[in-house]
Amino acid sequence: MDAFVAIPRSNPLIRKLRHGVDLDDGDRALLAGLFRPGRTLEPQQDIVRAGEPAAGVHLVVEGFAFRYKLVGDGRRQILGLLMPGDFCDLQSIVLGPSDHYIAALTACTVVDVPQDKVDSLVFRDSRLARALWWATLVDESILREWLANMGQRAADRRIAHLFCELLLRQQIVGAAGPNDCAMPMTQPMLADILGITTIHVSRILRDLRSEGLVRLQDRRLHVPDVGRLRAFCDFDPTYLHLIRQPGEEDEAGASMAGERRRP
Amino acid sequence: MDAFVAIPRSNPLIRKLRHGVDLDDGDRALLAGLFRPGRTLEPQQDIVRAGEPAAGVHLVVEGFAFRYKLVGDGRRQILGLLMPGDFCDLQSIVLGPSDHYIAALTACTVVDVPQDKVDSLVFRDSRLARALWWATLVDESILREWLANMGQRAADRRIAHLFCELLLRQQIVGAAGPNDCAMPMTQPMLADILGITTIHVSRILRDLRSEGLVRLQDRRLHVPDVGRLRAFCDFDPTYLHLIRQPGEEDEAGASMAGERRRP
DNA sequence: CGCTGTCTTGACGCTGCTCAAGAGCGGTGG
DNA sequence: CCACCGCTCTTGAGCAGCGTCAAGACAGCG
Repeated sequence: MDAFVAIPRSNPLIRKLRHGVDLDDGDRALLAGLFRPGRTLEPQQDIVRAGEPAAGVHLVVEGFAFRYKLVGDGRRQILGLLMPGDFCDLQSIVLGPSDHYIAALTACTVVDVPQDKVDSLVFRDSRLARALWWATLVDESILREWLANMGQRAADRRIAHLFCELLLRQQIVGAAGPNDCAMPMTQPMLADILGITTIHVSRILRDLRSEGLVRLQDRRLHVPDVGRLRAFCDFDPTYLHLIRQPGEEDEAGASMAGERRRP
Repeated sequence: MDAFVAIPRSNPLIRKLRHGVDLDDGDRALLAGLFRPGRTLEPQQDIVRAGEPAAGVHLVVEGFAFRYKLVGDGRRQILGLLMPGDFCDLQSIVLGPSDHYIAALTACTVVDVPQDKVDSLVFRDSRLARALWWATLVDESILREWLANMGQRAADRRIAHLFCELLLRQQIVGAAGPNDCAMPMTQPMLADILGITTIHVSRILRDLRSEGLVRLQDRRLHVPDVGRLRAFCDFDPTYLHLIRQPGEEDEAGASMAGERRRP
């Protein structure tokens, strides 16, 4: 079953974890074994439901997914974006049933990793355990940045900051060029990420477009001048913890190596 | 040096971790060994500074501390509250230099746990590793709830929600009665937690007081009717993951066992 | 006693919300 | 073919929640 899948030298998961931990060939082979065709989901279809215990964890292989919570009168807050190489619910191993939902954003394929396979990765191999722990800590770091974004920035800077992150995170996993990437979220979704209304999102995107900061067509984001967009919203990529060398084939990630952590 | 400190049957750290993992006497003894008089810090004094590599981790023993970030023009977002039994920077083991600051909120005492002691807890004893991992995942879960709180609730519900969490978290570690707890934050701090201005905090507290939902005196919060405050802000304690039995001496935590996870 | 920090209140204005209408577009079926 | 639908996006008008600026009350403390 596994045999017909060639073991790739690199995939989004390996590309990402390489930023946190030095992986050897054995690690890479194990990770490549996880990353294979999974089941395909429709947009908006739930992957993880709050309160339901999960058997194993889920890994996004292709497409986008998102975490969300429903509060009070049915309002939705989107808590995070998941792209290829991201685990949905690694925390459920320790924490039990999830406290939030995860759903497909685009059509997307997900691999269900059974419990025993997770255990063998996490509790037997300490370097891989560290790599996965690193990934969950980066997720937490992103969450902190989102909180600061919501609490302290005006709506236009908030959107710009989200776009900077979106572009960079896709560059990390090799899914974006230097100036453009996928942007599959609808405006109602952007609203639920940023804590503003759909209507306001529309107006702000008009303004960002007319300022020449971004271009949006065909569910893609184009940023003519990344430095200008970053300056506009005070984007500092430190929180993504891309400390290690990007490796052989990361063309896009290298471009911002100089400008992190100002004093 | 350790000998003159009696090993207590319970301390805030043990009380908290008990909710995540079943601890045996050996675990408890190890955790009790961590929990001893540390150095004392003044309010506002930094414990962890962003960008600086840490040797070991820090554990809050007494008093309150808080995480924060500075964005753009000097605005501050408070990212979390730390109380006795909380680790400040367990993530620095894997993630390296912190991406945010941690400072004392009240006068507070902190134990510096050296790197080798952390390693012996995390990488040798898998049950304690799991317990500490559980604690960091609960921190992440709280972060998600804060994000939903900021994004989707009006300012008055936001404050009420924070107060519900504050009361419950102090009850967990045995530092609060059923209806009141410490509330050491000034109004400018509440503003930086909730993403609103000091002046607005003042007005909303006036309203909550006049509604009879809360009373604030001498840096303490008193909630005459916890159920009413929870209903007001739609507080659901599921996200704190208090799934296990509260244990022998948790008087306050038991009172809300029935009302979590509504369908 | 006057300091300083915290909290309070008022007046006014802007960001962002609500309500409402309409345009563009792909899918579907008569 | 066109009518009809549902979804996404856009724009306008009016309003309110919350921010800004300014002044003052109060307590703790040297």
